[in-house]
Amino acid sequence: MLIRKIPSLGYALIGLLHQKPASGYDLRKIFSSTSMKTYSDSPGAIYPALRRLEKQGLIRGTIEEGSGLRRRQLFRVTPKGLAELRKWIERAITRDDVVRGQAEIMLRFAFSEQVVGANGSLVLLKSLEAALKPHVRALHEEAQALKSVAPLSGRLAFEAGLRGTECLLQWTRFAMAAYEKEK
Amino acid sequence: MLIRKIPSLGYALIGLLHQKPASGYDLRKIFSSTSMKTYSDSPGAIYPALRRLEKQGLIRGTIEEGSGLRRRQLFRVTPKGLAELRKWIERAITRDDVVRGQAEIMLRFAFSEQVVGANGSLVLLKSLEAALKPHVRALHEEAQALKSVAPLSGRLAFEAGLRGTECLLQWTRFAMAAYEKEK
DNA sequence: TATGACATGTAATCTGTTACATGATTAG
DNA sequence: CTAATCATGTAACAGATTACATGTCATA
Repeated sequence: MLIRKIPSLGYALIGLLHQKPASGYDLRKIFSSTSMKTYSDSPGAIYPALRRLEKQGLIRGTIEEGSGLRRRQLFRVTPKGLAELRKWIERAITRDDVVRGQAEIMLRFAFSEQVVGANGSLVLLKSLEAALKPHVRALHEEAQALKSVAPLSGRLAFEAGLRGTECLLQWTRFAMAAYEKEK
Repeated sequence: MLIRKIPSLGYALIGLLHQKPASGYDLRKIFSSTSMKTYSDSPGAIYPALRRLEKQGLIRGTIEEGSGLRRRQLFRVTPKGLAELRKWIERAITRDDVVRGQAEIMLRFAFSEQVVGANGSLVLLKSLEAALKPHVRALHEEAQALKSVAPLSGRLAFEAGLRGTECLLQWTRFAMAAYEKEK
């Protein structure tokens, strides 16, 4: 089975399953009860996604015969799935990644320690910092150009994005320091 | 024509067309050249979206007969479209809106001044602040629960989200101050 | 006259949303 | 016994992505 581009939800599922094998229902609950509400907790999204990942050989589901006889399928990440997860996490962060949104970057980082180790997490942070610095500069320039044209609310909205990005850049330093201290 | 839920891209298009009538091509360029790269600049997304909005009576396209004879369709917002835009902007901001992502909130705010006036922008900011405050508190509590369970990278990723949200909350004060000063 | 930017579109495919459907098990 | 929760799904539909297709106009 060829591996086509896996959507963010797919990586979220693989990453969670790597932490701990789980059923579709478990995963739904994680999405709906924790701060991962950004991902859909609807069965129409999760079950088809799990089957797709299984068809690609990235996860494997086994029916649990346990206490009750209620059918329940536990999914586990396969070696191939783990390799795919690692590849996704280890990719250098580009400006495109930053523009597309922080959510996916943070998902990658959240899983990184368990998949590629503390060192890998640090590499990812440095990659993010490197991508962020020129991006912040570019945003500042764009803000200048906006100054005379846009209405106040437009400029302020832009400012919000800029502050958020600067905040993220500061966080990378904070996070790197946290890792350095660990050592 | 019944108005079903309009996706974020639809509102982005209506809002831009309200600022200035434009062709599909113009809109594509705005998406690809400014900081609105989060929206797709692909023709396969924009042209069908424009036709959908036209079918719903929210915008109206007229073929420009100008200097050259190169066919070019200029779209304008209809009164119905403007009413819809206003309704979207004026909705009170809920915690769900905040969880779903800042992008749409900022899009609403960016257009607000021209659509509902400076006072409307202020109302929107207050609504955002009100939604943000309990959300930040809830995030802090969730962070406590995470403390003993998650690996460092997981906790740090959560911290990034928390900081971003606090940063946004600070921005609302900044933006409100900017509006108060205008008066 | 050929290249590149202008300008608009279509078709196949994939993913997600919404809403519904099914049946097992547990708590009151 | 019945309501809630556990657990898994399907079907119809909407929307986005990717890649391709088409033709116009300016300019070198």
